[in-house]
Amino acid sequence: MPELPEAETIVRGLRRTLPGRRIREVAVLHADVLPQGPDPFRSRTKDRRIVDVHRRGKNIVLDLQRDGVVLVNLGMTGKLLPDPPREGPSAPTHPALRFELDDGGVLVYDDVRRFGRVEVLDADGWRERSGALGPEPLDPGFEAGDLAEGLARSRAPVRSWLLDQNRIAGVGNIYANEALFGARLHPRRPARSLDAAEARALHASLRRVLRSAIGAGGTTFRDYRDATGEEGRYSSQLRVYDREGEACTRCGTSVVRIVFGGRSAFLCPDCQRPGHDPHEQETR
DNA sequence: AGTGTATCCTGCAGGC
DNA sequence: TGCCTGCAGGATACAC
Repeated sequence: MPELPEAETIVRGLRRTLPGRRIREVAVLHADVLPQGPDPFRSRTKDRRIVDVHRRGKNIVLDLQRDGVVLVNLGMTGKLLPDPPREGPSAPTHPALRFELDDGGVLVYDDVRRFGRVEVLDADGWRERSGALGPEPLDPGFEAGDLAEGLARSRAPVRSWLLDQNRIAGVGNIYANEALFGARLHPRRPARSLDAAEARALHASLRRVLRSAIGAGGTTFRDYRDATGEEGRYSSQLRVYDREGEACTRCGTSVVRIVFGGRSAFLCPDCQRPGHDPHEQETR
């Protein structure tokens, strides 16, 4: 899916057009993206005004007037398209929801695979949901020590730890791999085996990667587009993700792909040594 | 607590 | 050209 930088890029686009507009009606084309079911979702969003748009982790949050939010998790292939063209490359291909707005415009939720989810929550429900998520990695209050503390509580591989939204919010497979490369850490290192210096390096690397990806408008890997249909320009800056067999940009060694936790991890076997933990396998 | 596996669904690339 | 397999930015449920 869109990870944090893609969600942030989309939010910035939506914030220019959505606030102030009112949802007149919702056309449900694919109910599988609505865990609450079409009727409750329609009735709870009907005639509500969108007052702001923000982000929490990978989620896009549409604030509704007088409390409550529409929470959008884009899954792998979800897109939020405000006033999309009817034809052409940025026209919706797999619309699942059409929010008809009071000014005659429309907000389309489009999702090829329909792994995404759209929900409406009241203020308490949203507080609870948001509270279950881990800290925002780019929050100024999120310091290296906080990361170290979190890592210390888990034996899980550090890449798995980074992907867990309840431990840290917004990191997906691309940026987890990129951040670990930047910090020269093997993805399979047990989270709690990182010492203070390594946790500091990961903290800095993660924030650097996320910030520059936001600056580049995100990463287009297959089909991500921002709210205006633009591709992300971070793709060309990826150092390891999806670069199996290509030369490490730092040392020239071939980038390797390993699989654990059901997902591919990419690393430079020379720059990212497994480390000294005696319990760790020598997996490359 | 952590891991492997399956599941939701569609599209695309690569091998033959 | 076509068929088949594997893989994909995610999240969750299950058994071990």
